[in-house]
Amino acid sequence: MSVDERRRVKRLPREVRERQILDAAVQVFSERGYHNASMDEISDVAGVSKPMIYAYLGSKEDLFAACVQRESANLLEAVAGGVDVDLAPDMQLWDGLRAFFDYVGEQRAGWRVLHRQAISQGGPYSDELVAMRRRAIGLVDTLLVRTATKQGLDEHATSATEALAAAVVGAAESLADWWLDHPEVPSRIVAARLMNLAWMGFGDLVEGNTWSPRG
Amino acid sequence: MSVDERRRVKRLPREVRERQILDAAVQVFSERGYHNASMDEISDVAGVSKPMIYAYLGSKEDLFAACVQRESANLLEAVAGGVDVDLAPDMQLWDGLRAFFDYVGEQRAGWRVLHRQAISQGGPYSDELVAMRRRAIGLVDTLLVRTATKQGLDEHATSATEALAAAVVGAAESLADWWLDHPEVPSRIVAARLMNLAWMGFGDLVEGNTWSPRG
Amino acid sequence: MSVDERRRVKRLPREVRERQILDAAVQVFSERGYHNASMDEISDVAGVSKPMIYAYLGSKEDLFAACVQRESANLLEAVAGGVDVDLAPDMQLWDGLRAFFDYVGEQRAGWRVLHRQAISQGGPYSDELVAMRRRAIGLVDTLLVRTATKQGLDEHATSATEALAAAVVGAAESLADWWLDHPEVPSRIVAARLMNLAWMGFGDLVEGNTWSPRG
Amino acid sequence: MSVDERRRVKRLPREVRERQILDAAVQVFSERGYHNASMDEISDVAGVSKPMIYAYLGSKEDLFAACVQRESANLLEAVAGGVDVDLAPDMQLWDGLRAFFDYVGEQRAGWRVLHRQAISQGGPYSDELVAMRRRAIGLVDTLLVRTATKQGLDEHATSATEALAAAVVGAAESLADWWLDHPEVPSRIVAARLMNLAWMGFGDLVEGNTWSPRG
DNA sequence: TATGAATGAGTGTTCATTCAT
DNA sequence: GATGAATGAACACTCATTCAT
Repeated sequence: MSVDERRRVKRLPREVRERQILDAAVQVFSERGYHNASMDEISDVAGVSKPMIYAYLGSKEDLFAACVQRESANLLEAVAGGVDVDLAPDMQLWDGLRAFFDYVGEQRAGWRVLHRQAISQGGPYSDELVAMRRRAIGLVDTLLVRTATKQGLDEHATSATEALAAAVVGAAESLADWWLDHPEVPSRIVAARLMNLAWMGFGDLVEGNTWSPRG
Repeated sequence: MSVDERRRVKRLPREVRERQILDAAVQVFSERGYHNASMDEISDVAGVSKPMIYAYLGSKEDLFAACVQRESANLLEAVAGGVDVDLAPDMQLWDGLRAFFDYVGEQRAGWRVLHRQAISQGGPYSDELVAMRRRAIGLVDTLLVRTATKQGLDEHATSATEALAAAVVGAAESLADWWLDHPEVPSRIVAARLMNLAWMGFGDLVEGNTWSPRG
Repeated sequence: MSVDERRRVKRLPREVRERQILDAAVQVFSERGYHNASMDEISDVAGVSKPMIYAYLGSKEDLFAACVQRESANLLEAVAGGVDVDLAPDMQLWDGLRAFFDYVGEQRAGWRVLHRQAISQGGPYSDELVAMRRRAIGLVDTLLVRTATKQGLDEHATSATEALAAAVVGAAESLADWWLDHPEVPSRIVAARLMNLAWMGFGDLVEGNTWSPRG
Repeated sequence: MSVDERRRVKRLPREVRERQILDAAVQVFSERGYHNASMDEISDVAGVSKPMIYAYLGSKEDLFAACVQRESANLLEAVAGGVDVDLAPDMQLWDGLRAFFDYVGEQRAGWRVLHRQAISQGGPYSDELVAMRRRAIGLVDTLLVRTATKQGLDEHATSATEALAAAVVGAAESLADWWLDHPEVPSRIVAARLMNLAWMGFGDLVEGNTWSPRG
């Protein structure tokens, strides 16, 4: 039975078709961007007619939201699965970063959808993503706070953790983007570089070795 | 005032018209995003008919590129104007960061165009932005390299500077975004937080105080 | 109850299925109009899958025609059943009108399908309706002609009977519509009003008491 | 300058284009019905591109509403212009009917849009039409009431005038439809038939010559 | 018998872009 | 220099209809 025949004949269960469609959508959204992606192209790539997309996943907006949701869930799962919460905070951050960069390296299309497309869309699509980003920042923040607290809380440092967490997350995203153009660098090296910057910088902060304009 | 007079008054020099148009375009692009911005709305906001836009600034893509170009030039100018190249590298970075955050705080629309819209557009529009981002990363890289070199070049550190510079730029962007939601924090505090993270972390790196999984 | 049993229960005889489908179709057509009614909604309301509708009643057009046919047959039956052909023409008209308004009062959905939807469809769907309307006009015409003939045929009057019959039928339809907005008026009063207008006016005509511009 | 050239070259003022578009829309709506009429066909018939329709008249719904509005205004104007309010009620009704049938005879497309299409559309399109129909019924009602009052008010008769007015209007509409299939009958004859039915029947009513089941 | 799965064909609508004036 | 008038081309979305099971 040829591929053609299979396509023409098989009535696949809904679940399978939905996956096909989402795969195609992630690919096309990542390549063309949300607005330049056409439902026609997505349906072509998915090997499915347009009405199926609307029947199963709803409007273009719904479809995009479903992509973001799936990919962000995958990313979170990958990161969470790579972290052992019983370890020390620095090891958790390290494992998390490694898992993050591994995911980005393997799922470039998914990452692009999350990072580049979802951010730039106003409106409700990006809620999912904004939420995920907040969760990521929150996680990093927790690690930083726990560390700062253990080491004798310095007021300046802890009040700043959320901002620093945002900075670290942004740094990670930016590094991931940079890495897309430098694929020859191994994932663990990229992770290590960020880890050094973030953790050592934060460590100095905790220990009171701060930089100041007049220092 | 006769119709003729009014007409004569309306015949503004090209330069002025272009500024009107670019102002309107930056505003609309920043509010609606590239694709949801319509040439109609831009011409309305600019108080100029559509054919004028095409005559002066070319296609929508050209117009967007011109916006990015102008805004990125402004940003670079602001940053460059705030930095004294005769000072030490850390002071340069500090002044640059302060100038950057000041600019973002004052030119939110312009920043949105640069950060959110330009990134997400594939294709030729974003060349301007990519170039500017590269220049920013390059500047930071230069500072880092100069510092590392002075202090006795450590191979690991220097090979990493570009990546770190990317990370710092990303961190700055992310912090700027975070700051949009926390406007009560003064610009200089935001800059200081990033400065601490980046400079102290980098300093440790240069001095060989690196973090490692087993360390 | 096993799946098998449930399946057996669901296998209703064709006749029942057809009634279910027609009931649903009349309801949906009457609520949404022909074009805004979707086969999906009809199948939902009927509790039957779409392929069944096609198997039993054919295309949407066929289905609509079947609705019109059933409802017009019901209407005719109701009217015919209310009329005793051995009575005098005026009594026949009276009984017919009463039966007509009773039917409209009880079968609003069916009446809407007949009156509002079927009329506005060009093409073949409305053949059923046009035929029924012709039959209605024909019946009234017969009564008028019989009366006119008995009383000594007046040329003017008889040549006009068909037009008058059309007018009476239209008046009845319009009154029925008006009645939908005045449900407090009893059916027999509505019928009586029309009867007066039609019969007395016709009677005058037969007797030569005609209105004329200069009279 | 050929028609082709004129079409390609002339930039007609908005007013003219709007009339062209409305003319085409009335024609197409009347031929195909609201739903089967496509904006493509309307734009073809109008000799104008689709975007112009949207720019000048708005959505399909808006366009249809504009048609109904224009045609109903024309019809009212024609009828009002044919009636002299200083004449006796019967003369007014007579003149109004004549004007109505004249209009229908001359503007078949417009009449179809009003009568067949607008009625069958639910929703807001038909508001215009429903309002016009109400006005027509109101006008007839006024004539009947004035007559009944002058002749010594009979309670039964006056309470019924609104229903009778509805009946007369419906009869007129139905007769107009019937006439579409019998164009050989002159307009004034059709009007006279209805006038006889309505006025004589009503006159009997006023004078107490009513029909009753046992009479 | 009965249906979930699947689609071809068409619709309304928008938008960047360009003439003619 | 400046604009109202005009459109080609494309896109999201829907629906009647039919297979394969």
